[in-house]
Amino acid sequence: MKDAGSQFTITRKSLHQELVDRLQVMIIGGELVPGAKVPEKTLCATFGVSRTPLREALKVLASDGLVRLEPNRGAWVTTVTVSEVNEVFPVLGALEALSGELACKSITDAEIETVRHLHEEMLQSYEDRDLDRYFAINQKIHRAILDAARNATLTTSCHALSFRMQRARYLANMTEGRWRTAVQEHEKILQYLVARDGPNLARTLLDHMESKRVSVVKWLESRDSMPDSA
Amino acid sequence: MKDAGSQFTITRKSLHQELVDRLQVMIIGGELVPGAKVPEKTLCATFGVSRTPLREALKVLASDGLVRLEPNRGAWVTTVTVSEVNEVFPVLGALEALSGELACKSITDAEIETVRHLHEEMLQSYEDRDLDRYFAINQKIHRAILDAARNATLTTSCHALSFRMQRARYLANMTEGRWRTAVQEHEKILQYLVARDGPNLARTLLDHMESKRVSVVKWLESRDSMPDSA
DNA sequence: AACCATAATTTTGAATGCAAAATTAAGTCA
DNA sequence: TGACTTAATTTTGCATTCAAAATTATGGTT
Repeated sequence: MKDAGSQFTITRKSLHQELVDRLQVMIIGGELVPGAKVPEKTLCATFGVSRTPLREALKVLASDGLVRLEPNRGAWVTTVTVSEVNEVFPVLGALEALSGELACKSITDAEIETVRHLHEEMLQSYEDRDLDRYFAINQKIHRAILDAARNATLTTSCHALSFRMQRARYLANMTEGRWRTAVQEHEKILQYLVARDGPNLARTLLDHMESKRVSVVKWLESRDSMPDSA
Repeated sequence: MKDAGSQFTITRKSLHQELVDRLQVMIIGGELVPGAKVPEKTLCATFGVSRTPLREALKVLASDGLVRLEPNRGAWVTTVTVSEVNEVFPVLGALEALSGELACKSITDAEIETVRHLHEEMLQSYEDRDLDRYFAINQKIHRAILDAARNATLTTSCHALSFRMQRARYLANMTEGRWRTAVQEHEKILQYLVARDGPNLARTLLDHMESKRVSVVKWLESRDSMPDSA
């Protein structure tokens, strides 16, 4: 993760940081499959770099929990397990709740307008049943609230944990009912944000995360008991 | 260059992880002074390792915010600034509050006994005005509550942020009044833990962190306006 | 002496090299 | 055939090397 306060310094990104970013995208995007080995040599070839910076990047990713390093055996993309979901979501919930609380204290009218606009877009993609777009906008909304919290540490922590939960594409799977509930929750989120009602926004974000946890766990468990399908 | 100071040479698991741990200790312990450059070559010599694993460790420490990497210029131990304290403590507060909440759900009687014992020890070191011991035990108490929360992700996140706040030894500075207040807060913490009163424990831990933030900020600001003293 | 340009030295970033560990392949014998 | 060795190959962990950047030292000019 990038350090706080670096938005001012003009930093030509170092190779290893560039690789951290690219690998993160590959892992989240499913290009590197959870559970699969991270082939050092192949990646070096595709990126056109030597092993040194690539290995530096892997160490950082490991410390963020995106890959697991086994001594003398290499790196593996970590899988999303039920117990991990049960661990991470509550933490993420607490952090998002805080972000809501803080955002209400600092958010500008213009920023609220931006969120409102994103919200409208999100509703549209819900109408269109465009899941990919829905998720992308959803992310932007949470990101906008985080930004409004004016706390780079909080942003960094949230992102690290979010990344871990986004590894598997199939986490995106949603039932119609769950989707509708999520949209309703987002309606409340916008409402409380507009009202700058910190405590209620915090509680709603917490509940939102909890229902997401339940839904993801349910999905994972149904997946586990039915292991064979593309 | 192999096996330079035998007692410093490292033979355990992956070298870079060992180096991360040792460097963390050195930074927290004040052996590596905040603001100072991290001299790659010197450290390689003291640890008896080559630059490769050391540099891997620095990348990880940078991603945890303990050092700052400037491209082509090397690594510096990050300094604790007022704005960073104002960022990190609220996040830490939210996480500790969560840890209290969760701990109340899972903690065993035996674990509570351990905390009670630590609490007694802490009171004793307060009586003795033994600040170092007080801080060490204080840490153990928070650690014990974290452990009782049964959430490794939470533990990791808390530790990373705690480390950042422990960089500077002088953060330990406490007025008599602040110290007494802290002890009183800890009295309540134990009380609520024994009662397994999650919400109140959470609130108390949050308040505890907030008053710590205020005290640290006060200290840093008095330090800033009076820059010259050992 | 203060200023600035330029050369020497040090330090960093990253590729390469090499020994040890792990994985795979091949061969042996029941 | 299949289990068990053992040799060949690949992969990993770390040290070393080398070019580029940054820092420090040197020398000339005013």
